[in-house]
Amino acid sequence: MRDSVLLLSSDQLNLTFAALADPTRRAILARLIAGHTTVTALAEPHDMNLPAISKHLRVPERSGLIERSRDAQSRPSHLKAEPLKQAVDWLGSNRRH
Amino acid sequence: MRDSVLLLSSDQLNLTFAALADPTRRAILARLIAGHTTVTALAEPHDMNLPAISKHLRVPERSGLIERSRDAQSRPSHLKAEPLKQAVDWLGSNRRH
DNA sequence: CGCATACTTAACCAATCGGTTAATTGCGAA
DNA sequence: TTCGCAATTAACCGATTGGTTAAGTATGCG
Repeated sequence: MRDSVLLLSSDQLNLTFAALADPTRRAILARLIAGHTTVTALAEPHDMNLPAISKHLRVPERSGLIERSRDAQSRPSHLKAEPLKQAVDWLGSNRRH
Repeated sequence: MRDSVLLLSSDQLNLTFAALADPTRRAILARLIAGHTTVTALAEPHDMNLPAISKHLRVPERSGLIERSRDAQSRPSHLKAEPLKQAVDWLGSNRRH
C-alpha cells in the first residue's frame, strides 16, 4: 500500500518539521529552491552514498515538501510550497510579537 | 556534564525542528504562549504520565525553546522567542518559491 | 521531625532513524 | 540484445525516540 495523499494537518506538520530537523535534508531543500535537480546532483556536496540520500529524500516526500518526476534515468525532485507554508503558519500563529 | 549553552546554529535548528515535530510538544509550546506554567498543568490535557511529559520538556529545553525555573515544588516552563525566530528565519530565507 | 506535593531519574522496551554494502530495477544507447 | 548509468530496495547495524513503571529527590507545611 502506498502512502495516502491525504494527511491530517497535524500529521503533515509532524512530517514536515521532522524533515527539517536534519542538516542534510535542510541543505537538500535549500538546494531545491534554485530549481529541480537529480538525486546524484543532490548527493554531490554530502559525504554519504546514494542510498542514504535516496532515503533522506523519502522523508520530505512523505510530507509533500517535495515531489519527484522522471526524466530518462533521472528522478528529479521538485520543491512544493504548501507544507512549508503550513509550517510557517503554525510558527506565525504561535509567536507573541 | 550539563549541555552546553552555546549551540551551533545548525545544531540549534536541528533541535528546534525536532522539538516541533511532535504533536504533544507542539501543544505544550502552544500552551506556553499563554504564559508559563507547571509540568502537572502541561500534562493535564495529555493521555500520558508525568515522566513522559518530563522527557518531552527536555527536548525544547535543549534547543533553548523553553527555560525552566523553580517556584516552591513546581518547575514552571517559560517560552523563549529566539529559537522560534531562528526557525522562522530559516523558513523565510528558504521560501521565495 | 514526618509527610505530602511536584517533579526527576533509572531501567527497560519496541519502533524508528541514519547510515552502510550488495543486489536489483528502469531507462536509453550502441 | 547487451551494456552502462541512475536510482531504489533489501538486509543489516548501532543509536535515538517515546512511552512505561518504580524508585529517588527537592521543597514546604503542620
